Amino acid sequence: MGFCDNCVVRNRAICAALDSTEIQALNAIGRRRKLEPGQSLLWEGEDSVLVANVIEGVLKLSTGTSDGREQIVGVVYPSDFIGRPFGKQTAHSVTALTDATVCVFSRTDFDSFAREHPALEHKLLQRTLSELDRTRQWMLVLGRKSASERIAAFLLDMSERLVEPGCVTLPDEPHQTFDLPFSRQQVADVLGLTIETVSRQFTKLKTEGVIDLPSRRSVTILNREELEDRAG
Amino acid sequence: MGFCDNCVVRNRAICAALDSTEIQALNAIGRRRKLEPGQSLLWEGEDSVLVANVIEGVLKLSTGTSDGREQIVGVVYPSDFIGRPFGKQTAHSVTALTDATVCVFSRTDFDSFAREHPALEHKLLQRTLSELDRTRQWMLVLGRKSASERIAAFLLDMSERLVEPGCVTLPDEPHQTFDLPFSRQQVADVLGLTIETVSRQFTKLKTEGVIDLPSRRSVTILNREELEDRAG
DNA sequence: CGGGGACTTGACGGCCTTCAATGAGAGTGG
DNA sequence: CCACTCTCATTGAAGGCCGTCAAGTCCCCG
Repeated sequence: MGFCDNCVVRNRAICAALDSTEIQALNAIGRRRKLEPGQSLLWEGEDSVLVANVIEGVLKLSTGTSDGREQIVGVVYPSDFIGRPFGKQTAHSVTALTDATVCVFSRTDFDSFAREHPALEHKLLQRTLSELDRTRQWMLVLGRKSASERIAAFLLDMSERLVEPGCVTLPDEPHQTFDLPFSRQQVADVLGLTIETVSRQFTKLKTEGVIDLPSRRSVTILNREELEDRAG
Repeated sequence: MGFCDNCVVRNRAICAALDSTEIQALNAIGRRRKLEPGQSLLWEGEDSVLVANVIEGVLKLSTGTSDGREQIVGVVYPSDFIGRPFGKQTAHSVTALTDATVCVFSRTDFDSFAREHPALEHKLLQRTLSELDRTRQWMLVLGRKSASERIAAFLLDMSERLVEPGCVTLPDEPHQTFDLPFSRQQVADVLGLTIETVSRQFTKLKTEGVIDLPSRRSVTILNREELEDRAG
């Protein structure tokens, strides 16, 4: 008996495609690993040595230019899949934003296992297709939207994704108040802006009564409709 | 006997995963369709009714805001796969940039067929994973790069992708001269810029001897190293 | 209470957009 | 063959949004 039996994402991660015999076999080639905020699991450009499922926490996928500019290209939550199966190189770094627990596999072990279990590959395909849609949708934000539109779109996106099981929300106003797993700089890195612009847009929305900022990391949406209008 | 037997992308598209018996079955549920430049195959937000393989030509994937701003989120070439299998909605429009031929399937027919042919799903998974990597890489361009860096990165990307089989290149300088399948406006829509900025950056590169512009749609790279430096 | 990092706020400048006019090519018909 | 037209591309001028640089403020944590 292994970790999988009492895994909180057992029925939501790609593992849900497997029966109890199969999951034991998968369990045998995986191991759990804990990460602290700021700790990386994969580095851009390195060989693709491992893949993983997110069990707990939030992680960022990022790339950067040679002169230090950074862009966050994805954010993963519990039950999401990490890494590049069937490929030699990792195209982006993966770094924990919060305390996180992941279920790690050697990439080659996982590749072999997946090839023998089409149902698992099917789940992974569905996830990858959804992620591709989501990523392309975000290109519209980066390519065509103003700073205020970006912030509004970002807050709406966060409010939707942080209510999924496994992510903390305050008890009283479940969909309206949430804690960002990002610093201001990281928000800037998601949106392709500077930290100062992000800060100014946050305070502007607060001043105009669209949101409230109870603490550094937390946000309350006071007027969702208005925020949706501003998202463009 | 059907179209597949003499299909020019038979060995490069996801169909390469199938043996001759299987390909006959796939052939039975597909049909060919020709598209003219500007003609769309799928529309953003519509039900996902069909998927396709590109046989010939170049097509764009695009989305836009309600007030008419457009962003091209992907470009597909011969042997690439189009559409959203296993999903209800199409997240972006698909429009031909050149004369194009595609091999079309009903989405539900394709879904059933794919589920019965793991090797096909595996090919599709590999393609989708590569496309996701490529798309995320492009987010760095949209989020963090200046106009001149974007143009340089774009020209280098084009020079690499347009030499693939099925795309026309001039005989004398295979990798250095190529015809863009884009108008200036479409280049702007790929890069998240305006047509004027694109035009100015093109003429700047020409003036400084990095590229030449023999005609409206064609580009010659005179100094690739310099272009790589400018891509950031 | 005091240090240090994260965040905010302000002033200024530059890059890109916007608006507008000119120029170049391709196709058409006289 | 050449005016004519229409579209696409180029070029110019001006303005605005956001980045940069620099203080100042707020918290968190020791």
